[in-house]
Amino acid sequence: MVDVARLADVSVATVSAVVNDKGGVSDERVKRVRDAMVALDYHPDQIARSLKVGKTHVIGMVVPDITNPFFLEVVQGLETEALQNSYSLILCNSGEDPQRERDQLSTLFSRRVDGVVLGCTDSSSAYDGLIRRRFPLVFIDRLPIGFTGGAIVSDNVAGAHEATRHLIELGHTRIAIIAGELRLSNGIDRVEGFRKAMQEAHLPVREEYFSRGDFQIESGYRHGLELLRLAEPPTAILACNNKMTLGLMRAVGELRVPCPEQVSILGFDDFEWAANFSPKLTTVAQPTHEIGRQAMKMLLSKLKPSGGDSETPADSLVVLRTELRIRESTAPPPAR
Amino acid sequence: MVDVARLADVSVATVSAVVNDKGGVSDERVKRVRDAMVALDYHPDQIARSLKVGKTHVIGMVVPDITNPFFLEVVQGLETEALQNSYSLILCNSGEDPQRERDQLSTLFSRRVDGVVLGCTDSSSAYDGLIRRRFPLVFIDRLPIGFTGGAIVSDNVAGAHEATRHLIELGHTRIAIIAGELRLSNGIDRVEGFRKAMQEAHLPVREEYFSRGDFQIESGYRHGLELLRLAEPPTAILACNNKMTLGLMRAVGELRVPCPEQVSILGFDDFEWAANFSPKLTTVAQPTHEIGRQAMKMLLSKLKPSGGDSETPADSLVVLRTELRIRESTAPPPAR
DNA sequence: ATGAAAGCGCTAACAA
DNA sequence: TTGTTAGCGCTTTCAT
Repeated sequence: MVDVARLADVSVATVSAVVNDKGGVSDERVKRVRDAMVALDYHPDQIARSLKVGKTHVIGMVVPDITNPFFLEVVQGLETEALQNSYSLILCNSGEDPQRERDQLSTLFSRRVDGVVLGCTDSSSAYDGLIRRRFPLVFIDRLPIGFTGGAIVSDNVAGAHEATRHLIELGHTRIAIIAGELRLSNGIDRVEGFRKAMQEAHLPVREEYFSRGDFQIESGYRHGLELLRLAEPPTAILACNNKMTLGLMRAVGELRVPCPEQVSILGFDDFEWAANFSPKLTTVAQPTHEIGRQAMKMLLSKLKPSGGDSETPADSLVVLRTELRIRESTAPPPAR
Repeated sequence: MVDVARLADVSVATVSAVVNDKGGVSDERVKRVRDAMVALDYHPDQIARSLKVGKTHVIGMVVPDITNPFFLEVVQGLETEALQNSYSLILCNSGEDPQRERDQLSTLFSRRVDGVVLGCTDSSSAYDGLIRRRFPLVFIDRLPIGFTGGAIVSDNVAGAHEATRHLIELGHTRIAIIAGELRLSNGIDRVEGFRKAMQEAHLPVREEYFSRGDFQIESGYRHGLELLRLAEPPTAILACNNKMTLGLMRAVGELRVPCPEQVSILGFDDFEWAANFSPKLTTVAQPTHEIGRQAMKMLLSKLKPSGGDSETPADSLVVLRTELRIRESTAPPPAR
């Protein structure tokens, strides 16, 4: 920078002003500085700038499972929005491991990220401290139980409810669910929506039709096999996320159970390839990109309290609508 | 830091030594410092550290298409390796847009990343400058034509060759290819492998069987429709990447062409769901995680020339083997 | 074994 | 409009 200043025969303050479009610099000097900058191939050092201004213009995102297309799409939405506001993204994957999540958060803080978007893995209250200290943090997809603070989630209760109703309206009565992790809000809410719909239709939730998975492919597969091998198997199965749906479909395929003739499959989470399966999957689509975009917006509103137009309220729970996409994997139950 | 020093009643230099495990500090003082650190919930400021030492311990990765599971898996491999060496990752998506790629690279440099892993979008020679200036840069998956420098790629020629041979051995003679972008090495090489195998078998590459896609789903779909609607359609189709394979499968499904009975499909790139399609897809699997891991290793070897044991040579072209995974989408051609 | 002090490249008062 | 200068929080000689 001093080199640029010297070459342009101005002070470093002037160079700084030019670099940051501060104005108040005569056109002629602006030109001289600009020329010197290209002549020296000068790139302003964001690190030094960050140290001085206390802001890095970097936000951290920690996702529980980068393998999951759902989070990928969220990341995309986030990235788009971040880019537009010239924020960079440090991406971390906790792999559903609370300890790793803590580590990642810690390095993120050390790197002085301006804010964090978090798909939490834990329902611990370790976050409370951060929130109380008003560290810009927004949760996505899942909430620790009893959580208050900024978050963007899908309406999991309504989504599961609508999905179950669809099955019921098709005439199913023997409906099974492969639930997910029940320590986080999303798993809980989806089960709740399911139960609600069943209850409203005066349908029992049989114990053997309720399986508790862990959101991974393998558990969808294993529980799928179990359910389909029951003496009286369900005629419809709701899988509570994309990966478990995948595992379930594998089970269906291996057992050669005709779908949807023999069993209807409905999966939570839509993904790009759901429409390419045969049969094409009926799914509950979450507005993934929108989740990412809104999360970034909420974060931005926390970062610059200047924005008086609270387009995205800074500390609210935003619940986004899901959409039932009816395709080919759901149909009326087989006639007996 | 001064607070910690004060509380522990030592100098900041001592605190620094403790934080960085420098040794040469009496046990008693180490303990005092450690206690003070937790008492004050002190997190060392990496930004300030970076400014001082001139290294950020951050590496940048710019991928051409974050939507593509291939790059995702590469990112995973990279992330794993990076984490183990306590590097963080700034992830950028160029969206196959050379201009955006340049912008992303520029901000990455401003952020003083220690190195960059790049899936380039352009075959421009803009990279030469960087390379000459010995900026730590490693390419993955694709190379600008005529490129020299560090890179990790798959053996695309051999992969496509093996795939095509598989089709030929099955008895196919009317084999079509949906090629990808031909300005980058990967697209070119896959076509070359295909041509080579055809030539060796004295099979013609008919013009109407050679379609030029762009690596996106849509183009796989469109070209798929075209090929399948030909008066004399091919009995086997090789799609040159995962997304085009997906589009192709959609075309196959819509046209209700029995696969593999009527047409065999072979896709470049394996992905987690390839085995869940029906029919299960025969694919050429690239060692995605390995690409990421090796890329990071190569970068590391450039970052610390200390490592005399050149486990990963710093500036070589590493070509990784692909693996043909034969599943259900390829079979002998229909009897006439 | 420990501490004092000089910067890393930048920004933002403040002065001129 | 322009320049001088004091730090931002850390590391690292160099004394002690």
